[in-house]
Amino acid sequence: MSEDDDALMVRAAWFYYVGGLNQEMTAARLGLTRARVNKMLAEARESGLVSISIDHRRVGVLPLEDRLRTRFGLDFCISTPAFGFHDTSKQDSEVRKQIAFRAVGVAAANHLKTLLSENDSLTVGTGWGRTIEQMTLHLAGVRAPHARFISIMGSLTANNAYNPFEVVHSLARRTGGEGYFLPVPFIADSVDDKKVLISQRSVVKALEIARSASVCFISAGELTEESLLRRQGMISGTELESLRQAGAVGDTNGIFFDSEGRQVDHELNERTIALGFEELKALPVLLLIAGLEKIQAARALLRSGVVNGLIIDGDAAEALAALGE
Amino acid sequence: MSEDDDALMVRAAWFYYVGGLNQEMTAARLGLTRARVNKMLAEARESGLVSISIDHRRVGVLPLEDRLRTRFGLDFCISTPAFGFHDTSKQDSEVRKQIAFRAVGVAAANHLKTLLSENDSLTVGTGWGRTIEQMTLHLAGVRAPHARFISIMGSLTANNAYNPFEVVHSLARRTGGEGYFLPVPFIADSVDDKKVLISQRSVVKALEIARSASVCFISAGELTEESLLRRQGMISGTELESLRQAGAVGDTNGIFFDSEGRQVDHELNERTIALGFEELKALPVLLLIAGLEKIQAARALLRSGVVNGLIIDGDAAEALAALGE
DNA sequence: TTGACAGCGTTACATTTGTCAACTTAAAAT
DNA sequence: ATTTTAAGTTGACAAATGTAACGCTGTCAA
Repeated sequence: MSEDDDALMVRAAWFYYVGGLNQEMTAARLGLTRARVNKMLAEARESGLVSISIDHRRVGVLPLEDRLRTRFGLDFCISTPAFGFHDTSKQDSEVRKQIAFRAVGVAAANHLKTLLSENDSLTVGTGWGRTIEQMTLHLAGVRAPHARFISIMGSLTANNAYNPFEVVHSLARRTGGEGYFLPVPFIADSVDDKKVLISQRSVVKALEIARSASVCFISAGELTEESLLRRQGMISGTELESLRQAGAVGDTNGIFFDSEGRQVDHELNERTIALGFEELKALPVLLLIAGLEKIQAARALLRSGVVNGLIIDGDAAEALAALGE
Repeated sequence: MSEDDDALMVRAAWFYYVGGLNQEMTAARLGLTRARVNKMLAEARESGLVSISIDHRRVGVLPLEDRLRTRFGLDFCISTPAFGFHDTSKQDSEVRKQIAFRAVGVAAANHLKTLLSENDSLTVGTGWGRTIEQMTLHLAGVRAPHARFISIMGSLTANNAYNPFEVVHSLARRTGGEGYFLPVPFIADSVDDKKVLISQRSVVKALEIARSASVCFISAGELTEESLLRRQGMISGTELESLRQAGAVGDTNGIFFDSEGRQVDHELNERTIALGFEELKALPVLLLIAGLEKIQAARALLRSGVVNGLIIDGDAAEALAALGE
């Protein structure tokens, strides 16, 4: 059924997007109702089956990008156009974030596409999160059979689309490459448990691959009740508070750092299963930042010296530039 | 102006397609009217600045494709979904053709994209026409700095978008590769003139590149008053008639052939400046067919032995399969 | 100078699309 | 066998989109 359904979606997408038929015509040709076609098309876009791409080569480097690049000593900085959301009320905030995720996801996907087509074989490390998820959705039309995608951290318990497992799986499927991930929880229950977990043979092997990544895509989390980490129940309210006490301002892959980008001294950092800062420093790391909530964490992380490239949404870029040194 | 305009178009496209703002919002953000944004977006799609792509990998090989492939001894055959235009009245015929051109163009662009990303450097020969034009429009998001694009035929006098010059130029621009073309008319005024033209050094050099192409994309023309060749005034009504007398049923790149796919014995074939059948036979040749009008010519050309791969629209594929052996 | 002309804004209107609630069917679960 | 669920259909409606008519303004060439 699912396969059948997929084929139908492809046909509908062809009729509508390539053929330029309207939804009514499309429905008639496929023997469906317009409402169904409408939903299928929406799903097709959402799932990344059809993807729109913009020939962005035509716009030069924005001055803002260059400013951020030099200020943080990066190899490159890519900013999406600013959407200019100042006016917005509280209720739109989810929508705004969603837009930022998508925009940065598209930009990141484009960048990854370039990397994949320029290098025959590539080992790509990835983090997790909604921005990363969007990146996987908008990566379309690249064949990279020799590419390897490896999660640089453990997995969530809930099986969300932004779970490392899903991320790696989706990337591998879309490119025809191979996907690897760490088959262990993201945050172990105790330091001793972590030792057991990371000593598993398959985990050791996966971590080895991760450490040899040609490039890593990571994102940052803010440290509030609204953060994804908190909402997913990966950390408790008490833990969050104690992290704050320890000076933490954000996390990447479950590693918590202070405003200077140093890993904080906290028990949680001992339980996280992911590549640490020292390991990341040895790799080319690209940081994806979407949303104003993230700029504190972004600045800290950029100061840490682990980041080599930044992909950020226009609004956050402006805010970050405006943040004092 | 044009550059400014382009940048505006890109920004509008970002807001609308990536950001998901509606046209009114987009207009407000850019300080324009909605009507203008609407037109800009339409232009952006038409010019190929934004392009939608469908992850076609999810549909398997259609039985029809396989039938055509084996029947004509091809390496591969790609068919777009059939749009199923039977019912249509005469006035829609231009619309129908346009849809077919686009569909085949998209499929061809996808194929070319794959080729470019799999081979680091590639020399791509191209013909001319509306299908080829569409192929260039839908080729987006590939960087292939080492690719070379070469027209395998002379140019038109009128500077249309489907002129070999434009085709090659567009391909080169979109991929960052290099474009070459034959700076001579497509059909010389006399056999003697042709001799002079093709002896020009730059022409000799370009033909040399063409003969070394890694792959050639060609299309076919039917031999009626409605054919592009005739409409562009490249051949006169009298010439068309005499070609018919000589047994010709179609052309590719201005070379006329009979229903068995043999070059007809006609003065025009002596005046055409393009790679001939013998030269094409030495190269991997992909034939693009869009529209029912072309199936006679397609069958003939497929019989000639010059074609290695076929990309065809679904309706024409059905009709071609139904045509007797 | 002036008149043709292209580009754009404004407004109005037709078409298309997105969405919802109520109803039907078919399969899955109990 | 009956209840739940999931998925689709239908009809209706609001929102978004595509188009066209008209007038203003600046440019360019006669």
